[in-house]
Amino acid sequence: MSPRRPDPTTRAALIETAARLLSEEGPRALSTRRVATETGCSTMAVYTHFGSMNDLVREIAREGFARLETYLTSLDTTDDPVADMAVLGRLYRHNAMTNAHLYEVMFGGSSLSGFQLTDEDRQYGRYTLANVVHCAQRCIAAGRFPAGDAELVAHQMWTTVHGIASLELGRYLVEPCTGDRLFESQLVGLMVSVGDEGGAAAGSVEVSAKRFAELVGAENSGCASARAPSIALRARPQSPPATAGRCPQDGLDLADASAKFSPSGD
Amino acid sequence: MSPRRPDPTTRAALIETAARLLSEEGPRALSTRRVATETGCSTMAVYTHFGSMNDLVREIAREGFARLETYLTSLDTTDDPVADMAVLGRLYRHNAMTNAHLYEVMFGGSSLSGFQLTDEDRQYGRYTLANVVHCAQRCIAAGRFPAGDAELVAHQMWTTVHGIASLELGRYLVEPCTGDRLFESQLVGLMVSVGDEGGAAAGSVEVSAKRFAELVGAENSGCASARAPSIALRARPQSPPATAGRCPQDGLDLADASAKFSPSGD
DNA sequence: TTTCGTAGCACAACAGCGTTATGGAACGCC
DNA sequence: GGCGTTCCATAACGCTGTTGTGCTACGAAA
Repeated sequence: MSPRRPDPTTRAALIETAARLLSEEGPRALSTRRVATETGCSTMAVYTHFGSMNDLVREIAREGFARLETYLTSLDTTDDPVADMAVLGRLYRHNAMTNAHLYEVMFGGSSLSGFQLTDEDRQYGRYTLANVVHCAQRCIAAGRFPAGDAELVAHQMWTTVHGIASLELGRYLVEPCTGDRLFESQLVGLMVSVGDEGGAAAGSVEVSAKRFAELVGAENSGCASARAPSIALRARPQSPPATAGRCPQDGLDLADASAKFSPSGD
Repeated sequence: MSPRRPDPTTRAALIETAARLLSEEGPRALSTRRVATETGCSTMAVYTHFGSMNDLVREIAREGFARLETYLTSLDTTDDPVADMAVLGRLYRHNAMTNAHLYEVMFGGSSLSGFQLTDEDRQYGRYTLANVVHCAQRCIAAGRFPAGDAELVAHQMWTTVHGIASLELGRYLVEPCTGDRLFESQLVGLMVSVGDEGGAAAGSVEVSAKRFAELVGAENSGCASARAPSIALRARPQSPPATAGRCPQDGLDLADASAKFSPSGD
């Protein structure tokens, strides 16, 4: 009574291939056969490791959330929490644009093809908001926002930035109301609407622009792998991947995020 | 030199069937064969009338925009333009929830399945914003909003409400930050952030809630066809459909919105 | 070390998909 | 009536996700 174990590198490689295909060639390239062929195994491996193609896509969505989390936690806090909040918003949007196809899988709805996330996946994604909630608490503690529900403030931040990012990805925002222009005005307006004073909000948002530019600049010139971040290395936390150790890409520790993938349960 | 004409009723019936399948059974049910079978014709009819399945879906997206337009133009203006604006926001969200699958096709991105809208489709959709722009101008004229770019204000309105609706449809908004709660707070916050005074904004939003409730109530009990609005009757504007004349469903007059559907151009 | 049960996974097949080649039938003009 | 043109039904093509079948590699027990 000791069966053969599945190859963990195959699992990671499948996610890696799938996410790469999605990024490079878009949704149409995401087929079981294509992923299996490019990974160098048969389509059965997908069903052994994930249960179905849908579950592979779900895993890609989780990879997308992990990337977002990486962005949002890459920010050092300062004594201007509102500026920190604005940088978080910029990082969120930057992640959406950089990983556009992943973002659409995360938040694009099933939108044909019948693909669906589970409640667990969404819960996993919502956890990313914890960073924003914490920042909102700091804004309140600093007296910039009135005492209130930090989680509500974080959600207002989220829905607003997502609304712009979503329509931007859908190519709905064109001249003269571009995503950039809308984002800047919304950023200030949002801080004001949740209670910050107008001048202070504008100042913090301006500060955030510089800090964000530095962050993105460092991303593009610093760590070599940051430009084309490797995927799926977090797939099996207990097995140290051979390609690890170049960037703090894994080790996210998102609560009980290491879900099971038992193909039996549909 | 006088070829056989395509049957216009077949074209409308195909759209009708496709939109119904999308509403009743979701994206998975949207297949060429299924639509053709339920309509009572062969799959070739789809290619004769639309060119491809993708073009049929695009037509459904346009139907979605037409429904949105119908909602937004159903509103009578009052001497409280900010309340009018808030009602527009409520109607927008109501339409997104009522026609969820249509809304996802319109704004859900391709998100797998490789389906894509064209620039023309999006332009058609953006035209719906004209109602909101006009309302923003009235807010400025009434002195509620400071002089500024009404189009920008309308876009801020749009991205904000869309952000909530999108995440709500994706089931990302759960207790304690539900879509309802977020929507109400964002509505007031939005009016404040674009320049309205806090108390006046809250008052107008409160007024809008009542007016919206009456509108939705009238929709469900008034005109018989409003409950399950018939689709695709606007498909061929020049041919007066036999079932017309019950509700102001057509006659949108959206600029040069009557596009050609020549299958030749890919 | 040999044995053996379990499970990974390759191969091939299935139903369904979007799309297209083929050809008969219907239509509007000469 | 003849004719040119186009609609559209049938059947086929290559693709998809998924699943049966069976070989084989593995790991613990003997």
